[in-house]
Amino acid sequence: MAPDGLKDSWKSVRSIGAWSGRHMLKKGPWTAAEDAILKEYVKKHGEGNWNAVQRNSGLMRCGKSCRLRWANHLRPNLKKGAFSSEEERLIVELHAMLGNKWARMAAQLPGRTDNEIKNYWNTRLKRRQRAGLSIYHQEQQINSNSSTSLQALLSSSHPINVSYNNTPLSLFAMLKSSNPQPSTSSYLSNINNHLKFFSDNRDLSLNSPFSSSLTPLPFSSNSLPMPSLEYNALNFGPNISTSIITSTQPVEFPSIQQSETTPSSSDYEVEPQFSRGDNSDLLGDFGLMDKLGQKPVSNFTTPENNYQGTEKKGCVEGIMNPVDDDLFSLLDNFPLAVKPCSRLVPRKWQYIVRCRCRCNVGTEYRPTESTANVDWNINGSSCWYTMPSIY
DNA sequence: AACTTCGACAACCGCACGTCT
DNA sequence: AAGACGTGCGGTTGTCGAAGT
Repeated sequence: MAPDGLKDSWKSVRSIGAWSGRHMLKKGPWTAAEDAILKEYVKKHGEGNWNAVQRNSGLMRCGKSCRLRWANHLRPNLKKGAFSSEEERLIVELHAMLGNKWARMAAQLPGRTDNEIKNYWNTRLKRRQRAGLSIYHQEQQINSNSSTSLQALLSSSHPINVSYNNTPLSLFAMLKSSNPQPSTSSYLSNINNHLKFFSDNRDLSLNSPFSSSLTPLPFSSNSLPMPSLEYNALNFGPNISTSIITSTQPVEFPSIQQSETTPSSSDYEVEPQFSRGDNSDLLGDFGLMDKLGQKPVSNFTTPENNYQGTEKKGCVEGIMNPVDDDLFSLLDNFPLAVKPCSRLVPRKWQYIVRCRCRCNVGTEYRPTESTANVDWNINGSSCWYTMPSIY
């Protein structure tokens, strides 16, 4: 135990900061005077070229330290203070989709820095792990006000930026719940006209995302994050539950643009590990998406007819109707999650999606009681987990 | 009162990547 | 082509006050 005098002297050393490096660059907490110098420097010379700060301003800080200080504390329009509940909710959802991509998450939270979000998440993670709570589930049910935001969406005459809390599927659910007409073309047209996803600066609306021949993914092409199913179940809320399944191993996607040929059964190795229930109520069942994400591959038969206890290659075809096609188109904009007990190895195609959706809004697709028990056990089940990103 | 734990925040470090020379 | 340099990102550690024991 150090005597008080010694402790105080160490404290004063800390307050001054440590020094390191050949040129005795200062480390540790920034002082107000240093901040003022850095602000003045950026005012004069603009951002960037951080290593020049020390040369030109006499500030004894390395470029990295200057950049960090500016980005996290000094730059204008920074939001300070605790995260709002809306921001917290968004962080949870973004993390479910992106993983530890703090900078990309920060891009969706104006005025917030990656460091802030990272700190928040790590603290939250620790707290919840200690409490034995799920990482992603929130205390309150989300999307409870979907209809309201949808109305705002549709009544707007200009494109609206929507964040990841409006996934294609949740939007679909919103659209259906507010306008339960059988035809989905109007929904899609509405989405195209009013919706603008923003991620990686991709404006999907420009490319008519749900009808173009190549649907852009809302992620950079070289890194496709995989969200957890926990997220899916949570985000889609009570109206639509879905599972999206792909390989248990990271899969190399040859190219999003590749393969316009018709697939054959040899293009896939599929080992179904689930039993198919009564699908009479299913808005969409499950199947393989084609390479372009336009439609499910339908030249396979049902597992009842096809598998017969063998590992016969093939794919399940569900009930396909116009809604399914639209739904799958929507799903094409949604990244994949993983069910480890299934083995699906796409060879040629962009990705494989199995999907089961149950829509209990409107009149046309109301589920029947007999199908209420059909459940793939996706709601927070421990058999689901998040896979690392695909590169 | 002393100590520990916790949480929020700040800062550092190593690495990767792109650009420039 | 290769190395230097600048920058950004994510992991990790440090700091400090509040709360708990």
